[in-house]
Amino acid sequence: MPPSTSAKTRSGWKKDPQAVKANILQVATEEFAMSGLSGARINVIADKTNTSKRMIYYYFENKETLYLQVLEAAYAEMRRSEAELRLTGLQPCDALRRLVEFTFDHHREHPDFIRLVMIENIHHGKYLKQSAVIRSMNSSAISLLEDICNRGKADGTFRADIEPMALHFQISALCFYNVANRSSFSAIFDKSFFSEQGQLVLRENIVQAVLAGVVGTI
Amino acid sequence: MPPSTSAKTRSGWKKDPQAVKANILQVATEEFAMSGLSGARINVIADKTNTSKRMIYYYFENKETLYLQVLEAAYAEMRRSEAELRLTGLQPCDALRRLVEFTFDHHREHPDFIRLVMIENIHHGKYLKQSAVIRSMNSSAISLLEDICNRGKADGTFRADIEPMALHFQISALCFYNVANRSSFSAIFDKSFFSEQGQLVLRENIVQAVLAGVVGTI
DNA sequence: GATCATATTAACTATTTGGTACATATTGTC
DNA sequence: GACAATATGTACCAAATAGTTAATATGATC
Repeated sequence: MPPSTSAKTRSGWKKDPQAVKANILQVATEEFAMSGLSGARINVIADKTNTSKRMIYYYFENKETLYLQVLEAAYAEMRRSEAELRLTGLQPCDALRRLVEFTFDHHREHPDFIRLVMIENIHHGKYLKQSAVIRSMNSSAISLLEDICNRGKADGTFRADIEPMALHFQISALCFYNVANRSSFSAIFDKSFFSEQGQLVLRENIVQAVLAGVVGTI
Repeated sequence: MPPSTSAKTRSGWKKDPQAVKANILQVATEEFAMSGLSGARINVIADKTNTSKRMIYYYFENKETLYLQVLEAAYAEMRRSEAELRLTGLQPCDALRRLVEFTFDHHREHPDFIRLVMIENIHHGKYLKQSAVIRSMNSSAISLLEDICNRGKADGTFRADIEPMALHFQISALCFYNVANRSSFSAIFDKSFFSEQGQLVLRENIVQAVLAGVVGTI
């Protein structure tokens, strides 16, 4: 009989493997988000963990596997947040507003996730495509939007030709860009968007832009 | 008297230094856009040029300097395109539509530029900030938008509270995201946006979204 | 054609970096 | 306590990589 691998607490162990793995993943997330796949250094990651380089290779086959698992963990975490949204009780416009505000805030609060997505795009989505885990997490944002759109069209507040996917594109683009392109935008154009006050205004601007698009009578 | 460094044709030279430099820059642009600063390999760049690695270091001090000059050349090229836009003869709405369409098309046609900007943002704009050349090129897109907004407000077609910079943010975000996040978006959500037909529809959607925002009566 | 600055080649190096070999410790199970 | 499986620390290596050294070719200028 193989040793029980049940998730029962392995109390008594000098170090909990789960914790060691989690610690490595967390440090690696920061490093990969900071420097990219080729820019991140395994030695640097090792130094910042509570363990050694040896353990990174013990739990994660190699640098690419570690990166992939970092990516998967980041997507999983994001999905967890999304799942907490409860919009069904709200009127379509209010629900849409709340979804936009949530997306805006969430992206802002998770720059590491945004950076990992940027890095993945630099790699043409090579690892994203590779990951069955991530592909299986078809973002729930879409189903939320589908529900909002259906209700909005049904009660006449939304135009009949609104497509949930196009709406998602617009919301995602505006909220993503706010985090992803902050450095270049503030270097070339205007830093004022990114002050606390500026972000509040920008957030409301984005909400208004999205709402104006769905209720428009054109 | 120092030797004439005038730009007169140096015909007769075995190889035109200008051409060698330009060749290196072009190859380096592709490589850096493809793999990022740390991902790009000087040896690979050298192999793809008509010259040798030694010449890269002869004309460009080191990898970072080469990257910086690639970045500067890319921005210069983009500005050149922008400068060709002639919008003053158009009505505000038409001018805005054309600016959005131009931005959408330009970004689509210059994925290498988009990727360099992404990479720069991964580096927190370190090299952008460093470059006096780029900082001095305050994108003309802003002055174009200022003019359009002024005229739109004057003739009453635009809302009075429209800010050119916020408008630029919106346009840039939507058009940038279309190129930058193509891989991740199509991997997770929908590939149909990126077919030829899908891009036409998306472009018009973006135009409509922007226009709806400026004429809105909210 | 002597001289000098520019342009170019090929081979070399110091260092970094991902990855590993080997020895050892810890713990559950019998 | 013996044994096996899991977990960990130390020292090491081969390959890759940015950058260099030293020698040489080329053309402009006088």
